[in-house]
Amino acid sequence: MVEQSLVRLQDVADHAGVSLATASRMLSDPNYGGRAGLRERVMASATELGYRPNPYARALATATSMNVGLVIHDVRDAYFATLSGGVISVAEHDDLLVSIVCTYRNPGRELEYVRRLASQRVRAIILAGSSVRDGAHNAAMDAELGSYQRSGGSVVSVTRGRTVGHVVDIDNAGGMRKLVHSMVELGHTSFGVVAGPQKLLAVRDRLQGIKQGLKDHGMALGRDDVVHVDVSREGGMAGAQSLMRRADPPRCLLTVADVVAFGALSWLREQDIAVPGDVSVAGFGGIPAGIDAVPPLTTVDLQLERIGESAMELALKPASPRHVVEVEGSVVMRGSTAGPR
Amino acid sequence: MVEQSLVRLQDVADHAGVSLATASRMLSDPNYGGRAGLRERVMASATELGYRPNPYARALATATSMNVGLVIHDVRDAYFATLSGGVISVAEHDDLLVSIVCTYRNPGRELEYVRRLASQRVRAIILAGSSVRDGAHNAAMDAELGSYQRSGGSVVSVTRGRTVGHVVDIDNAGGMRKLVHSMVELGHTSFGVVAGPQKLLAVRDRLQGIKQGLKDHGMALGRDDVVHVDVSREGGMAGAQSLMRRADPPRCLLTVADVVAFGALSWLREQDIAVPGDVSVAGFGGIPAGIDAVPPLTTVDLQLERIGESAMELALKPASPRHVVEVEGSVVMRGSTAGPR
DNA sequence: CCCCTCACGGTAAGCGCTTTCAGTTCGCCG
DNA sequence: CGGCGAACTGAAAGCGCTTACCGTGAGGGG
Repeated sequence: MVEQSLVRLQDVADHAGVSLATASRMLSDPNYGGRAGLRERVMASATELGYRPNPYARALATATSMNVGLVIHDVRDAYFATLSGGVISVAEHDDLLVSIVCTYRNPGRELEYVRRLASQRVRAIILAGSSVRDGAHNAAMDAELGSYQRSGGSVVSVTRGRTVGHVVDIDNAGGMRKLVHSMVELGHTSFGVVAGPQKLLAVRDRLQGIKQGLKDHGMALGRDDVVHVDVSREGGMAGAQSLMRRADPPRCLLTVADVVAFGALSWLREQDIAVPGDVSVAGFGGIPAGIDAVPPLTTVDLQLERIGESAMELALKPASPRHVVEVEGSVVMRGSTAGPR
Repeated sequence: MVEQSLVRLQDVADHAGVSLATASRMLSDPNYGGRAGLRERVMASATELGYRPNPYARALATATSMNVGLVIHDVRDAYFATLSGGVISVAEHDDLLVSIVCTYRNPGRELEYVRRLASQRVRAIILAGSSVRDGAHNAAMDAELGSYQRSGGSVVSVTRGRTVGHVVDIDNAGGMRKLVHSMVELGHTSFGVVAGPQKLLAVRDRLQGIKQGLKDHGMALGRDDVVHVDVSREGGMAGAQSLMRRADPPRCLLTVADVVAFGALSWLREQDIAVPGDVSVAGFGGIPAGIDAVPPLTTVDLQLERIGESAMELALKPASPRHVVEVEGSVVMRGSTAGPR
């Protein structure tokens, strides 16, 4: 990028007849006094010349930037898009720019991106993708985040189990547990679970919540009642198929994410299996599109956008003390679930 | 951000026993020769010390940054999320970071953001939200973009009518025209159009395409056959309602965007109006979720992700000559449309 | 065998801004 | 009316990196 004769602060200073130092102070320190009218004069010059401070020079001089990095699995996924919306909306309020990177659930890539964002000296890094159960990877990640934080960066994770930075802790287990209670209340006794990759912590927690919920009612999942698929529409289709093709298919399908539920609904529709007539289906997350599914999707609403906002708010706080924001999901009963029979 | 004793290039140079300049060259200019083994030694030192170049210093020195700005209406909207996915995927390939800002269709905000991105000295600005028909605003925007480009920035607009920068020109009119042809082929003769804000150029073009398509078959839209609503689910509901509540409701509803079609479908479902039995509904854009609608949404597929990729690719090209990538939509017939009766 | 050429590597000058430090200028008290 | 501070302003030193611009040593041609 050929930086072509842009107005520099020096030009403003010259134009206003003050020194570079004074111009700088007038422009960026509102508490600075200054001779009567001087501030106005400098401001006027700046406006007249169309001065725009060079953020890189400023970042270099102050060792502070106005960028924050947001690491998600995939923008195209409504779950993350919605969350990102929240992050962006509070960031913009503070004139911060949000750089989004997508890992597509590849831990190596995630680490690589955190490194890159750290080298970029962004002011904060928000990890919104759930972490994985991989000791080595987590250790590396924590080390990276730790050194980033020590160098002044702010870290926020929307996942539990991180040893560094603030945390937005989604009660995945609790949400699922409540959902199961609701399903049991409807009269369900046979469940099938379309879960995601076992390595994902969030998946594990949600699964755990389901088990706990069932246990609360003296029930339990059989060995074949859980299938692990990709967290995607395709995964949902495959999962539904494998569960429903059994000799004794479940009457209630619990999925680990709304998008997976969409896939399940799609497959069921294809097969002319009635929802919720033949089988109930529930999702998790509460993406806006759930209401448009047919039938509308019962889910655990996490208030994704609010989560994004919280994360960004935490990112603005000093690293110490560490904050943990607990987020509970609330069961939203819609048309995709009903009592069996 | 307290920049705390991070390793600087100078440290690497010292450690490797070379000068700052040499270290810099070895690290960032692969074509530079260098005594045998010297490069390796510098690299090794860098690795050992955990050196990370400071991007702000680099940006300051080279007047180039590794950030690009993406201006969209709303990340939460699948249309833009999908497009963003494309932009991000090619950007990452070049180690570029994408900062996303949302205008929520507010032109003033759009201008404000472009200004901000320009001041941030991002390497490129991609305007993905359609532009508006507002002379003053467009003049201001073009001026801003022009000066940004003159100062070395790259500009790409995913909309026609911009006088500066590269363009990804979506053939909105043509796409709609083809869609109308398909509908006519199905036997439709009475249409209702749920359009967006008249000020949006894309809306206008799509509307134009509809008119042209009808004209091709000797038909035309009546005064009341078009309603203008927000480009949103709610807008779609309101639009469908106002069109279908007429004495002689249309048998085919054309909407200006998929999300609007979703709203329409939702309202129709609520009213127990059968789709496509009583009325056909079509969208525009081709967001992935269309396939999950019930019935699946007939639409004009724009290949949103590909558009994002193209935009980012153009952003990498020199400003001159100006490139224009033409994008045609293709009609995808799905369950939401059928012949009348 | 010497000089010229050239590839290397070092020195130093910025990139545009912030901020310390020191020099001024007033205002005000004694 | 002189002197002491407070309040400003300006000069200058970086922030970390790139990149002319040179001096230097080695290699090759005359």
